[in-house]
Amino acid sequence: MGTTQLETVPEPKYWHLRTVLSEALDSEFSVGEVLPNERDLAARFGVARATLRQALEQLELEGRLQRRRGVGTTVAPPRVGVAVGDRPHAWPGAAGDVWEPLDSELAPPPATVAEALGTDREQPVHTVRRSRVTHGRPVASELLYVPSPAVPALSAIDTPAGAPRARAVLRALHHLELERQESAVELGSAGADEARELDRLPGAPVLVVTTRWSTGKRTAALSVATYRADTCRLTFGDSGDVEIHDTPEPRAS
Amino acid sequence: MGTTQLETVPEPKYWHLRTVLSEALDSEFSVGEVLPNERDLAARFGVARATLRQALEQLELEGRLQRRRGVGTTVAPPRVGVAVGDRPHAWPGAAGDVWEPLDSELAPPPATVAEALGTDREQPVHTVRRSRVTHGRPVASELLYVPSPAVPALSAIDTPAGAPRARAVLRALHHLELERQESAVELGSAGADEARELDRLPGAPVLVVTTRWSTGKRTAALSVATYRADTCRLTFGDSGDVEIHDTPEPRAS
DNA sequence: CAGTGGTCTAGACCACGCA
DNA sequence: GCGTGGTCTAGACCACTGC
Repeated sequence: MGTTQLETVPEPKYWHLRTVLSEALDSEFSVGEVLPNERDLAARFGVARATLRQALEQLELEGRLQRRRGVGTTVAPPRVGVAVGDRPHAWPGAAGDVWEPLDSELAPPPATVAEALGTDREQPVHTVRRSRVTHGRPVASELLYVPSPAVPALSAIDTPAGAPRARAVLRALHHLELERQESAVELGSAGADEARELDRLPGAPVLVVTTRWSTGKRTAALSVATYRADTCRLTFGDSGDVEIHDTPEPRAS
Repeated sequence: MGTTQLETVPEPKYWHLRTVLSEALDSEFSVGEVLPNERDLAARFGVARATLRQALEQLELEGRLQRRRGVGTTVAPPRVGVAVGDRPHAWPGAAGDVWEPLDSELAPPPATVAEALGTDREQPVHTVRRSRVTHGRPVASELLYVPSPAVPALSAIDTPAGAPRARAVLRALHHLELERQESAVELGSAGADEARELDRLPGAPVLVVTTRWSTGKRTAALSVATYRADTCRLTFGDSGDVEIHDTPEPRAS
C-alpha cells in the first residue's frame, strides 16, 4: 500500500484490489466478521466505489464474501459440500431425503422440459417444487418433472394441494425402479423467483444441475436443481456430503 | 411519465433489459451474428452504457453472448457438453485422452494441495499441466498433482522437459491401478494465467473440478481442472460427452 | 488508423434492515 | 431515520483487433 509498484504493469485496479483484499481476508479477518462499508473502503484504497465494488463482486463470486443490502459485507464461511449424485438419499422419494417438498401441480411443462423428457408438447407432467436446506440455510431449489404416465396411480388427484401432494408424487416415484442417472452441471443466473427462494438477488450466479432418472428406457423423472454458486461446492462420487467443514457457525457476534 | 407499464414494479432496468435482449436473441438473431456495439445499444434502449453492460454481462454469464475486446459482441453457440467423470478416457494417462499434456515439473505443491494429498508440506510432487480442447476451442486447463512416491520409477528424471516429461508422468500413472474417484464442482474465477490459456480475461467465471484418484488408500493423483463456465456444460454419468450440439460451426461469415 | 469492448470516475438516488 | 449495499448516470480514457 502507499507506493503501489504496479505502475508498469497495467493490471486492472479492481483485480489488484481483489488480491489485496483476498490476502487481508486470509490474515486479518475471521469468518462472520463484517468489513468496513463500501464508501469507506473505496476511500481508503483511493478508488471509486464502482471499482471497489468490482473487486468485492469477484470475492463474492469466489465465495469469500457475503454481501447483504441494508446489513453489510461479511466474511463468508468456507463453501458447503453438498452431495449431488449417486447417493441413494439424494434420489427423489428416498427416505432420509435432504429435500423438503413444497408443492406440486399437474400441467404441461415448458417446451425445453418436454423435449428433454421426450414427451409430447401437451403431455401434462407433475411438477414438484422442492427446497434443499443445509446448516439452516437454503442452498438449492428444485423443479422435479414427472410425466404422469410414469406414475399412473396418481392420475386421480385426491391429495390436497401443497406439500402433501408433492409427497404423494415422490412416494409414487419411490415405488418405481429408478435405474440410471446422468447429470450435467452448468452456470446460470437465478431468476426472480429462484432468487427469492435462495435469499439472493435476481441474477445471482447459480449452479444448475440437471439430472435424469429412468425406468428401463423411459425417462421417469427430470430434475432441474439450482444451487447457490457462492455457498456451495457440489460433490460427486464417494465422499458424499460429509461435512468436512464442520465450522458450526461460531456465531461471531 | 411515459406509459411504460413497469413503474409499479421496481424491477431493475438491467434485469428488464436482460429479458428483452434474451428474447430478441431467441427470435431475431442466429448463432455467430454480431450485435450492434454497446454505445449504440445503450442509446437505443435509452440507458447508460454501464447499465447496458450489466445486462450483457448477465447474458454472457448464461452463455448466450460472447464478447471480445476490439471485435464486438456475438451470439454464442449452445454450450458444449464435456464429459467429466467416470469415463475411462477421462482418466489421466488413458489412451484416447481428451487432454493434451503441456509440461511437468517436480516441486513442492501449494499448501492447499499438499493438504488435500495428505502429503508432507515439503514433499515434492509432479505437477502436470494439461489443456483440454473441444471443437478447436480451449475449454479447460488442468493441474494434475502426482506425489512422487506414487510413481517411483520416475524419480530419475531422464526425460526432456515439456510435453515429453508430462507424458512420462501420465504413462507412469497409467500403469497404476487407479481405483476410486470423487470429484467436486464449484464456481471460481480465472487467475491471470488460466485466463490467458482459456482465452478469457482475468476474473472470468470458471467451473473448478477437483478430482481425486487413489490406489488403495493412497491418493495417487489430484486434479484441479478449470473449465470455461460460459461455454461448458459439465456432464457426469452415462451420456458422457456425446456431442448433441453437433453445430459444426457453420462459420457465419 | 478507426472501432470495439474494458476500466474507471464522481457523483446521485433507491431499497432494504434494523434500532 | 440512518446506514448499508444496489442501481444508474454521463462522461473519460485505455487496450485490443483488424483493416
